[in-house]
Amino acid sequence: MLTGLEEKILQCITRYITQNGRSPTLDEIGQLLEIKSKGTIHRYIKSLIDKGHLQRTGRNWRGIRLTGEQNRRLTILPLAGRIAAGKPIEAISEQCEINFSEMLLGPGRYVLEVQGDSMIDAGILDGDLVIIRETQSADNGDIVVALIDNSEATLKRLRKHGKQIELIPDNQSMSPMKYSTDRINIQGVVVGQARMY
Amino acid sequence: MLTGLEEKILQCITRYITQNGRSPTLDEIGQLLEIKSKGTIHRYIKSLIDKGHLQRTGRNWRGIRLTGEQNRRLTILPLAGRIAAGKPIEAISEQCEINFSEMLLGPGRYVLEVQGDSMIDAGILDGDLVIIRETQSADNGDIVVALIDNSEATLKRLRKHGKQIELIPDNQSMSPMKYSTDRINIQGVVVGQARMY
DNA sequence: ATTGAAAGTTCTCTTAAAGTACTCTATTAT
DNA sequence: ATAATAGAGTACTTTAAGAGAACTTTCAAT
Repeated sequence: MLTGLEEKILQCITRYITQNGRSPTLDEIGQLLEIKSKGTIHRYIKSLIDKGHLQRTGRNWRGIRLTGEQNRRLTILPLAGRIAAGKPIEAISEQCEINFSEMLLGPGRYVLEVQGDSMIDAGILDGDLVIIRETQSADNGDIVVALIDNSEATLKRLRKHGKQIELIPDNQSMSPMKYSTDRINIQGVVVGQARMY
Repeated sequence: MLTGLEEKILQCITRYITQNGRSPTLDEIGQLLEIKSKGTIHRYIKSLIDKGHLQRTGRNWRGIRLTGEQNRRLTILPLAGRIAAGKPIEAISEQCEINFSEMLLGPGRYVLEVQGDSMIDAGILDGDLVIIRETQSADNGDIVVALIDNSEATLKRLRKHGKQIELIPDNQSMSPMKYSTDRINIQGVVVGQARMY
Protein backbone atom coordinates (compact mmCIF):
# COMPACT_ATOMS: atom_id res chain seq x y z
CA MET A 1 0.00 0.00 0.00
CA LEU A 2 1.36 3.37 -1.01
CA THR A 3 1.32 6.55 0.99
CA GLY A 4 0.07 9.76 -0.56
CA LEU A 5 3.50 11.04 -1.43
CA GLU A 6 4.67 7.72 -2.80
CA GLU A 7 1.64 7.71 -5.05
CA LYS A 8 2.30 11.26 -6.22
CA ILE A 9 5.95 10.54 -6.91
CA LEU A 10 5.15 7.37 -8.83
CA GLN A 11 2.61 9.21 -10.96
CA CYS A 12 5.03 12.04 -11.53
CA ILE A 13 7.74 9.67 -12.70
CA THR A 14 5.38 7.78 -14.99
CA ARG A 15 4.18 10.97 -16.59
CA TYR A 16 7.69 12.31 -16.97
CA ILE A 17 8.89 9.14 -18.69
CA THR A 18 5.99 9.04 -21.11
CA GLN A 19 6.49 12.67 -21.98
CA ASN A 20 10.25 12.80 -22.15
CA GLY A 21 11.28 9.25 -22.84
CA ARG A 22 13.70 9.19 -19.93
CA SER A 23 13.37 9.26 -16.22
CA PRO A 24 13.60 12.47 -14.22
CA THR A 25 16.30 13.39 -11.75
CA LEU A 26 15.49 13.79 -8.10
CA ASP A 27 15.62 17.55 -8.44
CA GLU A 28 13.26 17.52 -11.40
CA ILE A 29 10.74 15.50 -9.42
CA GLY A 30 11.18 17.98 -6.61
CA GLN A 31 10.45 20.89 -8.91
CA LEU A 32 7.35 19.25 -10.33
CA LEU A 33 5.94 18.40 -6.91
CA GLU A 34 7.25 21.55 -5.23
CA ILE A 35 9.36 19.68 -2.75
CA LYS A 36 12.62 21.39 -2.00
CA SER A 37 14.65 18.57 -0.52
CA LYS A 38 15.95 15.89 -2.81
CA GLY A 39 16.75 13.89 0.29
CA THR A 40 13.05 13.49 0.82
CA ILE A 41 12.45 12.47 -2.77
CA HIS A 42 15.23 9.95 -2.50
CA ARG A 43 13.73 8.41 0.59
CA TYR A 44 10.43 7.79 -1.13
CA ILE A 45 11.97 6.59 -4.34
CA LYS A 46 13.83 4.06 -2.26
CA SER A 47 10.69 2.83 -0.58
CA LEU A 48 8.96 2.59 -3.99
CA ILE A 49 11.83 0.43 -5.15
CA ASP A 50 11.48 -1.71 -2.02
CA LYS A 51 7.79 -2.10 -2.71
CA GLY A 52 8.52 -3.17 -6.26
CA HIS A 53 6.98 -0.30 -8.14
CA LEU A 54 10.24 1.02 -9.44
CA GLN A 55 13.63 -0.30 -10.40
CA ARG A 56 16.98 1.34 -10.58
CA THR A 57 19.58 0.51 -13.20
CA GLY A 58 22.96 0.57 -11.55
CA ARG A 59 23.84 3.90 -10.06
CA ASN A 60 23.27 5.90 -13.19
CA TRP A 61 21.67 9.26 -13.40
CA ARG A 62 18.11 9.11 -14.56
CA GLY A 63 18.37 5.41 -13.84
CA ILE A 64 14.85 4.95 -12.54
CA ARG A 65 12.73 2.45 -14.45
CA LEU A 66 9.10 1.56 -14.21
CA THR A 67 8.83 -2.14 -13.70
CA GLY A 68 7.78 -3.84 -16.87
CA GLU A 69 8.24 -0.75 -18.92
CA GLN A 70 9.41 -0.88 -22.48
CA ASN A 71 12.12 1.23 -23.95
CA ARG A 72 11.42 3.23 -26.94
CA ARG A 73 13.67 4.51 -29.60
CA LEU A 74 13.40 7.10 -32.27
CA THR A 75 12.79 6.76 -35.91
CA ILE A 76 13.87 9.96 -37.51
CA LEU A 77 14.30 11.06 -41.09
CA PRO A 78 15.26 14.49 -42.34
CA LEU A 79 12.38 16.43 -43.81
CA ALA A 80 13.85 18.01 -46.91
CA GLY A 81 10.97 20.18 -47.98
CA ARG A 82 7.62 20.34 -49.66
CA ILE A 83 7.07 19.32 -53.21
CA ALA A 84 4.28 20.55 -55.37
CA ALA A 85 3.51 20.03 -59.00
CA GLY A 86 5.16 22.65 -61.14
CA LYS A 87 7.21 24.34 -58.48
CA PRO A 88 10.73 23.90 -57.17
CA ILE A 89 11.04 21.96 -53.97
CA GLU A 90 10.29 24.40 -51.25
CA ALA A 91 13.19 23.83 -48.95
CA ILE A 92 12.37 23.83 -45.29
CA SER A 93 14.71 26.33 -43.77
CA GLU A 94 15.72 24.83 -40.49
CA GLN A 95 16.89 21.33 -39.94
CA CYS A 96 13.50 19.75 -39.73
CA GLU A 97 12.94 16.15 -38.94
CA ILE A 98 10.11 13.71 -39.11
CA ASN A 99 9.80 11.45 -36.14
CA PHE A 100 8.01 8.27 -37.00
CA SER A 101 8.20 6.92 -33.50
CA GLU A 102 5.08 8.76 -32.41
CA MET A 103 3.20 6.78 -34.98
CA LEU A 104 5.05 3.52 -34.80
CA LEU A 105 5.87 3.11 -31.16
CA GLY A 106 3.89 3.41 -28.03
CA PRO A 107 1.74 0.99 -26.17
CA GLY A 108 -0.68 -1.23 -28.00
CA ARG A 109 0.45 -0.55 -31.55
CA TYR A 110 0.14 -3.11 -34.25
CA VAL A 111 -0.17 -3.26 -37.98
CA LEU A 112 -2.92 -4.52 -40.24
CA GLU A 113 -2.70 -5.08 -43.93
CA VAL A 114 -5.72 -3.63 -45.66
CA GLN A 115 -7.68 -5.76 -48.07
CA GLY A 116 -10.17 -4.16 -50.38
CA ASP A 117 -11.03 -0.68 -51.46
CA SER A 118 -13.50 0.43 -48.82
CA MET A 119 -11.33 3.32 -47.64
CA ILE A 120 -9.93 4.34 -50.98
CA ASP A 121 -11.14 7.94 -50.81
CA ALA A 122 -9.16 8.35 -47.60
CA GLY A 123 -6.06 7.33 -49.49
CA ILE A 124 -5.97 3.87 -47.95
CA LEU A 125 -5.55 1.40 -50.77
CA ASP A 126 -5.68 -2.35 -51.08
CA GLY A 127 -2.47 -3.73 -49.61
CA ASP A 128 -1.61 -0.68 -47.56
CA LEU A 129 -0.51 -1.04 -43.96
CA VAL A 130 -2.40 0.74 -41.25
CA ILE A 131 -0.95 1.25 -37.79
CA ILE A 132 -3.55 0.67 -35.12
CA ARG A 133 -3.61 1.90 -31.56
CA GLU A 134 -5.57 -0.51 -29.41
CA THR A 135 -8.46 1.22 -27.66
CA GLN A 136 -12.11 0.66 -26.88
CA SER A 137 -13.13 4.26 -27.41
CA ALA A 138 -12.96 6.42 -30.48
CA ASP A 139 -14.17 9.82 -31.61
CA ASN A 140 -16.44 10.78 -34.44
CA GLY A 141 -14.48 10.86 -37.66
CA ASP A 142 -11.82 8.41 -36.53
CA ILE A 143 -11.04 5.51 -38.75
CA VAL A 144 -11.57 2.47 -36.58
CA VAL A 145 -11.27 -1.28 -36.51
CA ALA A 146 -14.81 -2.29 -35.59
CA LEU A 147 -16.04 -5.73 -34.67
CA ILE A 148 -19.67 -6.30 -35.65
CA ASP A 149 -21.65 -8.90 -33.69
CA ASN A 150 -18.36 -10.32 -32.44
CA SER A 151 -17.83 -11.91 -35.80
CA GLU A 152 -17.01 -9.45 -38.56
CA ALA A 153 -14.16 -7.01 -38.37
CA THR A 154 -14.00 -4.03 -40.64
CA LEU A 155 -12.08 -0.83 -41.19
CA LYS A 156 -14.41 2.15 -41.42
CA ARG A 157 -14.90 5.74 -40.44
CA LEU A 158 -16.92 6.13 -37.25
CA ARG A 159 -19.94 8.28 -36.59
CA LYS A 160 -22.01 8.03 -33.46
CA HIS A 161 -25.73 8.88 -33.45
CA GLY A 162 -26.94 8.45 -29.89
CA LYS A 163 -27.71 4.75 -29.59
CA GLN A 164 -26.68 4.06 -33.13
CA ILE A 165 -23.27 3.78 -34.65
CA GLU A 166 -22.68 4.46 -38.30
CA LEU A 167 -19.76 2.86 -40.07
CA ILE A 168 -18.90 4.85 -43.17
CA PRO A 169 -16.72 3.51 -45.95
CA ASP A 170 -14.68 6.24 -47.63
CA ASN A 171 -15.71 4.99 -51.03
CA GLN A 172 -18.43 6.62 -53.08
CA SER A 173 -19.60 3.32 -54.47
CA MET A 174 -20.28 1.84 -51.03
CA SER A 175 -22.96 2.75 -48.53
CA PRO A 176 -22.69 3.57 -44.83
CA MET A 177 -24.25 1.07 -42.44
CA LYS A 178 -25.96 1.77 -39.15
CA TYR A 179 -25.86 -0.54 -36.15
CA SER A 180 -27.14 -0.35 -32.61
CA THR A 181 -24.40 0.43 -30.16
CA ASP A 182 -24.38 -2.99 -28.55
CA ARG A 183 -23.56 -4.74 -31.79
CA ILE A 184 -20.33 -2.85 -32.31
CA ASN A 185 -17.02 -3.29 -30.53
CA ILE A 186 -14.26 -0.82 -31.25
CA GLN A 187 -10.94 -2.62 -31.29
CA GLY A 188 -8.65 0.23 -32.21
CA VAL A 189 -8.17 3.43 -34.15
CA VAL A 190 -5.92 4.11 -37.10
CA VAL A 191 -3.00 6.30 -36.10
CA GLY A 192 -0.99 5.92 -39.24
CA GLN A 193 -0.87 4.55 -42.70
CA ALA A 194 2.09 3.44 -44.74
CA ARG A 195 2.89 1.97 -48.09
CA MET A 196 6.14 0.63 -49.43
CA TYR A 197 7.10 0.65 -53.08
CA MET B 1 20.73 2.30 -20.28
CA LEU B 2 22.19 5.21 -22.19
CA THR B 3 23.29 8.55 -20.84
CA GLY B 4 22.21 11.76 -22.52
CA LEU B 5 25.39 12.13 -24.51
CA GLU B 6 25.47 8.49 -25.55
CA GLU B 7 21.95 8.91 -26.81
CA LYS B 8 22.84 12.07 -28.69
CA ILE B 9 25.91 10.50 -30.26
CA LEU B 10 24.00 7.39 -31.28
CA GLN B 11 21.29 9.48 -32.89
CA CYS B 12 23.86 11.66 -34.57
CA ILE B 13 25.62 8.64 -36.06
CA THR B 14 22.37 7.03 -37.16
CA ARG B 15 21.28 10.21 -38.87
CA TYR B 16 24.66 10.74 -40.47
CA ILE B 17 24.73 7.24 -41.88
CA THR B 18 21.18 7.57 -43.10
CA GLN B 19 21.98 10.79 -44.88
CA ASN B 20 25.44 10.10 -46.18
CA GLY B 21 25.66 6.34 -46.47
CA ARG B 22 28.85 6.20 -44.45
CA SER B 23 29.73 6.77 -40.89
CA PRO B 24 31.11 10.05 -39.61
CA THR B 25 34.58 10.66 -38.22
CA LEU B 26 35.04 11.58 -34.60
CA ASP B 27 35.68 15.18 -35.55
CA GLU B 28 32.54 15.33 -37.65
CA ILE B 29 30.48 14.09 -34.74
CA GLY B 30 32.20 16.68 -32.61
CA GLN B 31 31.30 19.43 -35.03
CA LEU B 32 27.67 18.34 -35.24
CA LEU B 33 27.30 18.16 -31.49
CA GLU B 34 29.60 21.11 -30.75
CA ILE B 35 32.02 19.09 -28.68
CA LYS B 36 35.61 20.13 -29.12
CA SER B 37 37.42 17.10 -27.82
CA LYS B 38 37.47 14.00 -29.95
CA GLY B 39 38.77 12.16 -26.93
CA THR B 40 35.40 12.68 -25.34
CA ILE B 41 33.59 11.49 -28.44
CA HIS B 42 35.79 8.44 -28.59
CA ARG B 43 35.09 7.58 -24.99
CA TYR B 44 31.37 7.52 -25.59
CA ILE B 45 31.61 5.68 -28.88
CA LYS B 46 33.55 3.06 -27.02
CA SER B 47 30.93 2.72 -24.34
CA LEU B 48 28.25 2.49 -27.01
CA ILE B 49 30.22 -0.36 -28.56
CA ASP B 50 30.51 -2.01 -25.14
CA LYS B 51 26.79 -1.68 -24.68
CA GLY B 52 26.18 -3.28 -28.04
CA HIS B 53 24.66 -0.37 -29.86
CA LEU B 54 27.53 0.11 -32.26
CA GLN B 55 30.20 -1.98 -33.91
CA ARG B 56 33.53 -1.13 -35.37
CA THR B 57 34.82 -2.73 -38.54
CA GLY B 58 38.52 -3.35 -38.07
CA ARG B 59 40.38 -0.14 -37.53
CA ASN B 60 39.25 1.68 -40.61
CA TRP B 61 38.38 5.31 -40.74
CA ARG B 62 34.64 5.80 -40.70
CA GLY B 63 34.47 2.21 -39.51
CA ILE B 64 31.52 2.60 -37.20
CA ARG B 65 28.54 0.39 -37.92
CA LEU B 66 25.11 0.21 -36.42
CA THR B 67 24.45 -3.20 -35.00
CA GLY B 68 21.76 -5.21 -36.63
CA GLU B 69 19.81 -4.94 -33.46
CA GLN B 70 20.01 -1.19 -33.66
CA ASN B 71 18.75 -1.16 -37.23
CA ARG B 72 15.90 -3.45 -36.48
CA ARG B 73 14.87 -2.05 -33.15
CA LEU B 74 13.95 1.17 -34.78
CA THR B 75 11.11 0.15 -36.88
CA ILE B 76 9.55 -3.19 -36.29
CA LEU B 77 5.90 -3.62 -35.50
CA PRO B 78 3.91 -6.81 -35.18
CA LEU B 79 1.73 -7.54 -38.16
CA ALA B 80 -1.48 -8.71 -36.63
CA GLY B 81 -3.35 -9.77 -39.73
CA ARG B 82 -5.35 -8.67 -42.70
CA ILE B 83 -8.55 -6.77 -42.40
CA ALA B 84 -11.25 -6.66 -45.01
CA ALA B 85 -14.70 -5.23 -45.05
CA GLY B 86 -17.21 -7.66 -43.68
CA LYS B 87 -14.87 -10.37 -42.57
CA PRO B 88 -13.14 -11.18 -39.34
CA ILE B 89 -9.55 -10.13 -39.10
CA GLU B 90 -7.65 -12.84 -40.81
CA ALA B 91 -5.03 -13.56 -38.25
CA ILE B 92 -1.61 -14.16 -39.65
CA SER B 93 -0.58 -17.44 -38.20
CA GLU B 94 3.09 -17.09 -37.53
CA GLN B 95 4.71 -14.30 -35.68
CA CYS B 96 4.96 -11.88 -38.52
CA GLU B 97 6.57 -8.51 -38.32
CA ILE B 98 6.69 -5.45 -40.49
CA ASN B 99 10.07 -3.89 -40.75
CA PHE B 100 9.89 -0.25 -41.65
CA SER B 101 13.63 0.17 -41.71
CA GLU B 102 13.92 -0.98 -45.32
CA MET B 103 11.79 1.94 -46.24
CA LEU B 104 13.08 4.44 -43.75
CA LEU B 105 16.76 3.69 -43.51
CA GLY B 106 19.47 3.29 -46.06
CA PRO B 107 21.66 5.79 -47.81
CA GLY B 108 20.19 8.91 -49.31
CA ARG B 109 16.75 8.72 -47.80
CA TYR B 110 14.80 11.82 -47.04
CA VAL B 111 11.21 12.87 -46.68
CA LEU B 112 9.10 15.28 -48.67
CA GLU B 113 5.74 16.60 -47.73
CA VAL B 114 3.38 16.42 -50.66
CA GLN B 115 1.44 19.47 -51.68
CA GLY B 116 -1.46 19.15 -54.07
CA ASP B 117 -3.49 16.34 -55.48
CA SER B 118 -1.55 15.34 -58.56
CA MET B 119 -0.95 11.79 -57.30
CA ILE B 120 -4.29 11.26 -55.62
CA ASP B 121 -5.19 8.14 -57.62
CA ALA B 122 -2.02 6.52 -56.34
CA GLY B 123 -3.23 7.11 -52.81
CA ILE B 124 -0.82 9.98 -52.22
CA LEU B 125 -2.83 12.83 -50.79
CA ASP B 126 -2.15 16.45 -50.03
CA GLY B 127 -0.06 16.59 -46.87
CA ASP B 128 1.21 13.02 -47.05
CA LEU B 129 4.85 12.25 -46.51
CA VAL B 130 6.80 10.46 -49.20
CA ILE B 131 10.10 8.81 -48.48
CA ILE B 132 12.57 9.42 -51.29
CA ARG B 133 15.65 7.46 -52.23
CA GLU B 134 18.13 9.74 -53.94
CA THR B 135 19.04 8.46 -57.37
CA GLN B 136 19.55 9.73 -60.91
CA SER B 137 17.99 6.73 -62.58
CA ALA B 138 14.51 5.34 -62.38
CA ASP B 139 12.41 2.71 -64.10
CA ASN B 140 9.19 2.97 -66.01
CA GLY B 141 6.30 3.19 -63.61
CA ASP B 142 8.30 4.56 -60.71
CA ILE B 143 7.03 7.63 -58.96
CA VAL B 144 9.85 10.11 -59.17
CA VAL B 145 10.94 13.54 -58.06
CA ALA B 146 11.73 15.15 -61.40
CA LEU B 147 13.40 18.48 -61.98
CA ILE B 148 12.22 20.15 -65.18
CA ASP B 149 14.57 22.63 -66.86
CA ASN B 150 16.49 22.84 -63.60
CA SER B 151 13.77 24.99 -62.16
CA GLU B 152 10.57 23.11 -61.44
CA ALA B 153 10.40 20.05 -59.25
CA THR B 154 7.45 17.74 -59.39
CA LEU B 155 6.26 14.39 -58.17
CA LYS B 156 5.01 12.23 -61.04
CA ARG B 157 4.94 8.75 -62.43
CA LEU B 158 7.69 8.15 -64.98
CA ARG B 159 7.43 6.72 -68.46
CA LYS B 160 10.29 6.74 -70.93
CA HIS B 161 9.71 6.83 -74.68
CA GLY B 162 13.10 6.73 -76.33
CA LYS B 163 14.31 10.30 -76.31
CA GLN B 164 11.19 11.52 -74.60
CA ILE B 165 10.14 11.32 -71.02
CA GLU B 166 6.53 11.38 -69.99
CA LEU B 167 5.53 12.56 -66.54
CA ILE B 168 2.13 11.21 -65.65
CA PRO B 169 0.05 12.58 -62.79
CA ASP B 170 -2.06 9.91 -61.15
CA ASN B 171 -5.09 12.12 -61.31
CA GLN B 172 -7.76 11.75 -63.94
CA SER B 173 -8.33 15.48 -64.12
CA MET B 174 -4.72 16.22 -65.02
CA SER B 175 -2.84 15.43 -68.21
CA PRO B 176 0.50 13.75 -68.74
CA MET B 177 3.31 15.92 -70.10
CA LYS B 178 6.11 14.92 -72.44
CA TYR B 179 9.58 16.36 -72.35
CA SER B 180 12.78 15.69 -74.20
CA THR B 181 15.23 13.70 -72.11
CA ASP B 182 17.66 16.54 -71.61
CA ARG B 183 15.11 18.77 -69.92
CA ILE B 184 14.43 16.29 -67.13
CA ASN B 185 16.61 15.46 -64.13
CA ILE B 186 15.55 12.63 -61.90
CA GLN B 187 16.33 13.49 -58.31
CA GLY B 188 14.93 10.47 -56.58
CA VAL B 189 12.26 7.81 -56.51
CA VAL B 190 9.51 7.25 -54.01
CA VAL B 191 10.18 4.21 -51.86
CA GLY B 192 7.48 4.77 -49.34
CA GLN B 193 4.55 6.83 -48.32
CA ALA B 194 3.20 7.56 -44.88
CA ARG B 195 0.46 9.49 -43.25
CA MET B 196 -0.15 10.18 -39.57
CA TYR B 197 -3.52 10.72 -38.07
C1' DA C 1 58.05 2.50 -50.82
C1' DT C 2 57.89 6.91 -48.45
C1' DT C 3 55.68 10.21 -46.02
C1' DG C 4 52.64 13.58 -44.04
C1' DA C 5 48.02 14.68 -42.95
C1' DA C 6 43.93 12.91 -41.17
C1' DA C 7 41.77 9.73 -38.18
C1' DG C 8 41.67 7.02 -34.23
C1' DT C 9 43.35 5.74 -29.32
C1' DT C 10 44.73 6.35 -24.65
C1' DC C 11 45.60 8.97 -21.16
C1' DT C 12 45.02 12.69 -17.31
C1' DC C 13 42.74 16.54 -15.29
C1' DT C 14 38.69 19.22 -14.25
C1' DT C 15 33.92 20.62 -13.23
C1' DA C 16 29.11 20.35 -12.63
C1' DA C 17 25.36 17.62 -11.71
C1' DA C 18 23.15 13.68 -9.67
C1' DG C 19 22.55 10.42 -6.17
C1' DT C 20 23.08 8.74 -1.14
C1' DA C 21 22.98 8.95 3.74
C1' DC C 22 22.28 11.07 7.29
C1' DT C 23 20.00 14.47 11.11
C1' DC C 24 16.45 17.39 12.66
C1' DT C 25 11.69 19.15 12.68
C1' DA C 26 6.65 19.32 12.14
C1' DT C 27 2.20 17.34 11.54
C1' DT C 28 -1.32 13.89 12.07
C1' DA C 29 -3.75 9.65 13.15
C1' DT C 30 -4.22 5.99 16.47
C1' DA D 1 2.42 9.22 23.91
C1' DT D 2 3.94 7.27 19.91
C1' DA D 3 4.42 5.77 15.33
C1' DA D 4 3.91 6.99 10.58
C1' DT D 5 4.22 10.50 7.19
C1' DA D 6 6.19 14.54 5.15
C1' DG D 7 9.65 17.84 4.56
C1' DA D 8 14.25 20.80 5.07
C1' DG D 9 18.84 20.72 5.02
C1' DT D 10 23.87 19.28 5.19
C1' DA D 11 27.73 16.52 3.92
C1' DC D 12 29.50 13.32 1.14
C1' DT D 13 30.28 10.09 -2.98
C1' DT D 14 29.71 8.93 -7.70
C1' DT D 15 28.81 9.79 -12.49
C1' DA D 16 28.59 12.44 -16.74
C1' DA D 17 30.69 15.44 -19.58
C1' DG D 18 34.27 17.91 -21.52
C1' DA D 19 39.22 19.78 -22.62
C1' DG D 20 43.37 18.57 -24.23
C1' DA D 21 47.97 16.40 -24.71
C1' DA D 22 50.51 12.63 -26.55
C1' DC D 23 50.53 8.78 -29.04
C1' DT D 24 49.52 5.17 -32.94
C1' DT D 25 47.34 3.82 -37.18
C1' DT D 26 45.35 4.50 -41.79
C1' DC D 27 45.09 6.45 -46.21
C1' DA D 28 46.34 8.75 -50.20
C1' DA D 29 49.54 11.52 -52.84
C1' DT D 30 53.91 11.46 -54.41
